[in-house]
Amino acid sequence: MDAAELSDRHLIVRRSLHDEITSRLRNLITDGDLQPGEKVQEAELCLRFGVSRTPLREALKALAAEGLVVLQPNRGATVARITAADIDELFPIIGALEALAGELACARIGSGEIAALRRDHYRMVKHYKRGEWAGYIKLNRAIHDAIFAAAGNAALTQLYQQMLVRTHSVRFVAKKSAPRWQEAVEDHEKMMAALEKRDGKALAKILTVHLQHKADMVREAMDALDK
Amino acid sequence: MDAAELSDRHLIVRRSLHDEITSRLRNLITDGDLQPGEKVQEAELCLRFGVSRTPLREALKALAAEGLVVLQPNRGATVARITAADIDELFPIIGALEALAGELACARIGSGEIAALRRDHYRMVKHYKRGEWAGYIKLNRAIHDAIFAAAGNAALTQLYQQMLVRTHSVRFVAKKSAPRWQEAVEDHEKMMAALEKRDGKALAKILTVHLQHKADMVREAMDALDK
DNA sequence: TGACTTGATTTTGTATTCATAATTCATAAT
DNA sequence: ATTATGAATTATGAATACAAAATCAAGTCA
Repeated sequence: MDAAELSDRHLIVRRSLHDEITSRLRNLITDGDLQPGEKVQEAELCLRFGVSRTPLREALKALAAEGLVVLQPNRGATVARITAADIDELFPIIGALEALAGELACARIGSGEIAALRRDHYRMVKHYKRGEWAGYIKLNRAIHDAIFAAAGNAALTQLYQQMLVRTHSVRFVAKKSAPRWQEAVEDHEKMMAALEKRDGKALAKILTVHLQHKADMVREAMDALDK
Repeated sequence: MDAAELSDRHLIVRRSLHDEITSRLRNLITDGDLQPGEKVQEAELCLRFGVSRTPLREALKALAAEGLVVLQPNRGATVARITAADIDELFPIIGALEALAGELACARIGSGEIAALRRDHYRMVKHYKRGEWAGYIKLNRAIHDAIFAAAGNAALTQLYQQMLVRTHSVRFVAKKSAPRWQEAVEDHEKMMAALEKRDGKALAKILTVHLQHKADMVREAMDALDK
């Protein structure tokens, strides 16, 4: 038994089964193994996870509370679908959360953290210039996460993550529409500038607009898929 | 069978037990029948509700996802406590949600709704002047709810309600500290003015500050209780 | 052919059971 | 008297069992 295992045993860790299942189910959904609108087959998943229906159904109740699945009485659970109306509702909320995070971050972030963010930003821009979408996305996500971390508000971060998960299915349908991608990179450049000036109001404003742009991008992509 | 009952049967309504229990448990908590930190006794509540442990435990999982109860592995559920740190985290979030709601409301609200709000506002001020706390609170709540309703963003409203529920135990500990109460009424007067001008930016700003004031008020009250 | 029954099968919701972990309480040791 | 120790009790977590609802499919009738 190594140190980690030992400390694990003595600290928290003994997650209950339903908690474990909740995470794994959530991952199945965000990874796209379970598609939006798809029925959640209890029996099949019980087999897959090697557990009984009890903890699985408890997990479904928790995910329903998070808005990731919808429960229909006597008709089981399905993976939540994101509609155009949901985009209109959720992205402004995410924007408001990011704006708050940005403002808090400006007040608390250290210069070392800003420098690290600037380095990530440059690396992200490099990926953009090379047209490397995956690498770009990864750093993009890291930058937004870092702003939330710098904000030092755990509840805010948790809420943000929850909203991201709820919108996972549409956040990257957009792929790389050239003008929208450029717009996003420009937004990020402005974000860095505001952060380096520690101008919380400015950063908040930019993040709000940035999320409006993201919503526009997603709407365009959804329209393109529909037709 | 009357019309309402009939349409009920054919529309949504047949709530599953766990859903019903979730609501009732939530009410027990917000009504203070179950105090923060108190253990949630499964057996006792099963008896009380006349159901088995299964739906009750499902309800607990959902309420845990909402942050209303905390589950400790093998040690059951307790009603979540709100700490001073939680105030610092949650109230700014509520402020951001209210700010967004205010901005959206300014863009969408009709003049009739504004007039109704103004009437509620006057009635609220009347309660304030008479020192009638209960009546004041009720209208205060109605006004904030009306702003969210006018915003026309169901997800935003739901998130707001969830945050209100999470902070229920401290939102009115403050009772009526005279200067804070006056401050709140002044905030509301400014809110009405901004709304009547449909000045979304201004209303957002006022609501953010209003929630900061509320947080201050709660912190003062908590400090007073601690000593 | 096509819509509607009706019965079999599956799925869901809830209760019950069982194993295990935590708590309590009585007893013993310091 | 106070703190350990351990058996008895209770509570919790998970699996299973059972009842009710929904789905599916074959057959009936227009």
